[in-house]
Amino acid sequence: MDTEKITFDEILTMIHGSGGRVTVAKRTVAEVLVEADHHLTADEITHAVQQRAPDVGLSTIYRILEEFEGLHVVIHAHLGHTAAVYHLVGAVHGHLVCGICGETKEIPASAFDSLGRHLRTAYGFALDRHHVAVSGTCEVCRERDNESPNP
Amino acid sequence: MDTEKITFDEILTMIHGSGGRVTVAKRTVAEVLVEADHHLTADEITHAVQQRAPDVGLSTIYRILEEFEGLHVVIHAHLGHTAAVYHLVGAVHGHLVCGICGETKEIPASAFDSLGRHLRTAYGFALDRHHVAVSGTCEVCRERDNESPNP
DNA sequence: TTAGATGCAAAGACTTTGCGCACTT
DNA sequence: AAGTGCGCAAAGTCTTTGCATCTAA
Repeated sequence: MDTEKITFDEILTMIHGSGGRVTVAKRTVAEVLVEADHHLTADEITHAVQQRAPDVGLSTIYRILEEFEGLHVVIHAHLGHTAAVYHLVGAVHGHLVCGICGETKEIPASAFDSLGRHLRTAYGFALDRHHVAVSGTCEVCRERDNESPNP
Repeated sequence: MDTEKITFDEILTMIHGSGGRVTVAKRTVAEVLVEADHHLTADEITHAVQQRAPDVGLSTIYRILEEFEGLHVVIHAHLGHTAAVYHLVGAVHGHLVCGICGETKEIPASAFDSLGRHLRTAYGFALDRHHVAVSGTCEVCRERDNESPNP
């Protein structure tokens, strides 16, 4: 199974293993990502990191996230019109993005198993289970629309 | 069925119906979208429009695309790290985006029918059949990776 | 020691907005 | 004639890059 979240120590090991240096900034970014239970924007990560290491700048965060993506530790996705969101590989598998309220709901990868098999068989396309985001209308907004068809 | 592409005349009718004015710029954008057989960025639409109406500016294109989205004539999606792509409602139903080569393949909405039913039943989430994009690895890149595991 | 990592600031890419004139209705 | 829509240019947001300095190994 690949459903377990990667750990802090594993991230440090991967940094080392690729020849990179383990710095305060990288350690803090790793901490924030491991502790987060949902996806974060680069800005949110920066603020969280700066509460522990105030001197870390935004550009460093972007560089670290880029390095982590290269190590397959982090994935990012563009969910809406706004900034990209980042999360650990294995932590989250699918996003349902509501086009009305903008809320995102995280669901297990298994929801996409059947689709993945179909896309592979029909199109030779290997679905990325770590990075699926689909848009539509969430339950709350659907009910609200049913109640008041004419605003 | 909602699989038929919206027509040029239908777009003009919808503009009228909403109280908007039919201008040269809007007509040309509609033409370009109807003739396009794939999704386009705002920049690509601008260039195509300017070949027929050279004075139309980029900001006008964005304003028109925004109006068209409000009329549910156009959908846009963020497929990769780059600019958003726009296409007519009904013209394209699903995008398979390759994370390696960046190519996008368009597939019929029916591929997502089963997923849509599941998301609705399990999460109350109504999948937008006109705006599905999933990432993964395309057939070509998968084969290339199999041939040369060590670049 | 020394090559990689960082902070700051500036640049870049994409998109939105303000304003006065032009064009549709 | 009235008011929406437009072009131009400037501003805004998110992300990347250059360079001198600092630091992990």
